[in-house]
Amino acid sequence: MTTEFIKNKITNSGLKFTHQRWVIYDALYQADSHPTADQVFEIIKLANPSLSLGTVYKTLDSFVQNGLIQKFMDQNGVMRFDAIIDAHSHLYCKETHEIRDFRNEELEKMLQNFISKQRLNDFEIEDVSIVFKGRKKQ
Amino acid sequence: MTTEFIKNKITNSGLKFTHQRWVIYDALYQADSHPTADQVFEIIKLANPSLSLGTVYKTLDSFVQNGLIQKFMDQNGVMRFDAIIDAHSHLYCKETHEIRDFRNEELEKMLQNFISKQRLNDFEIEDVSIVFKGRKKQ
DNA sequence: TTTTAAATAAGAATGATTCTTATTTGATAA
DNA sequence: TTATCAAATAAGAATCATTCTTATTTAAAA
Repeated sequence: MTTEFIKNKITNSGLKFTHQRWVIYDALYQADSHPTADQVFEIIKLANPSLSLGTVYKTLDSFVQNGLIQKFMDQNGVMRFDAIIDAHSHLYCKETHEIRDFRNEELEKMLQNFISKQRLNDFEIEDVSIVFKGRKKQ
Repeated sequence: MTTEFIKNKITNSGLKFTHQRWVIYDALYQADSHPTADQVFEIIKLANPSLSLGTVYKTLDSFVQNGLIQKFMDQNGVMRFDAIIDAHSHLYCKETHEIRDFRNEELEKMLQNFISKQRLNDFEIEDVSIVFKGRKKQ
C-alpha cells in the first residue's frame, strides 16, 4: 500500500489528490472493521491535528460517489464505510454492533441467480444487501 | 380489526391497554408502507391532538420489545416499523426511500437452509435481513 | 508563477431519537 | 366503588450523527 498506489486510486477516479484524502483512504484501507466516519477521524487525528471531522465525512462521501469505497447503514443508524468493494455479506453482532465481512461464493451465486430471474413489473432490482444478525460467541 | 382484537394483542403481550397504544397499533396495522415513528404520529395526531411524538417512539419500541411488531433501520438512518412479523424481505427504492415487502417462498427457504448449514465457530446467526435495492419503475 | 475552481477548517444548524420530570391513568386490592 | 400505586404519558430539553455555511487554503492548470 504505497503512497503512489493510493494517489493513483484517487486521481484515477477523477478527484484531486490531497493530504487529507490520502490519510483517510489509507486509514480505511487498513481497517478490517467497517469504521464509522468518527472512528476514521479518531484513527487519524493524532497524526493530523488540524484535520476536521467534517472533512472526513465529506471525503468519505466523495469516495463513495466515485466508486472508491462502499458505505452502508448499520442497525444503529450510523453510516459504516468499507474500502473493499466486491460483493459480500455482513455479520452484525447485536451486542457489540461490530460488523464483519462474510464471504460465501455459493450464497453470492445463489443471490445473483435469484436477482437475474426476478422480473418485477414495477421495480428494478440493482443490488442486494444481506445482513446476518446474531451474536459473537464469547 | 376490532378494538377487542387490538386490546387482546396488547394485553396478551403483557402491556397495559391504553388509548395511545390502541391508536398507534391500529395506525401501524393499517399502513402498508413501513412508516417511521414520525409518519405514524402524523397519521394519528389530527384525531389525537394531545398525543406526543415521544409517546409514539416509546410505544413503538415497547411493541418491538414485546414481539408485537418489528423494526429495522432504513438506508437513510431512520427507523421503520412493521406490524407484519413473519419473515420477508424488502424492496428499497433509492429515489423515494419507499420500502415495500417482498415475499418469495423459494428465497426464504433457500436462506433458512443456508443459515442452518452455517456453523461459524465464533458467531451465532439468529436471523437474516435481505434488502433488494433499486428503483421503482415510474 | 499566477490563477482559479475545488477542498478544507471551524463551527453552526438540522433532524431523528432519547431523556427528564411532572402529571395522569389503568389495573389491582380493599 | 374507591383508593392506591406502578406504569404510562406530555412536554420539552438534551444528545448525537450528519450536513451546511462561510472564510481560508491549496492542487493543478495555464
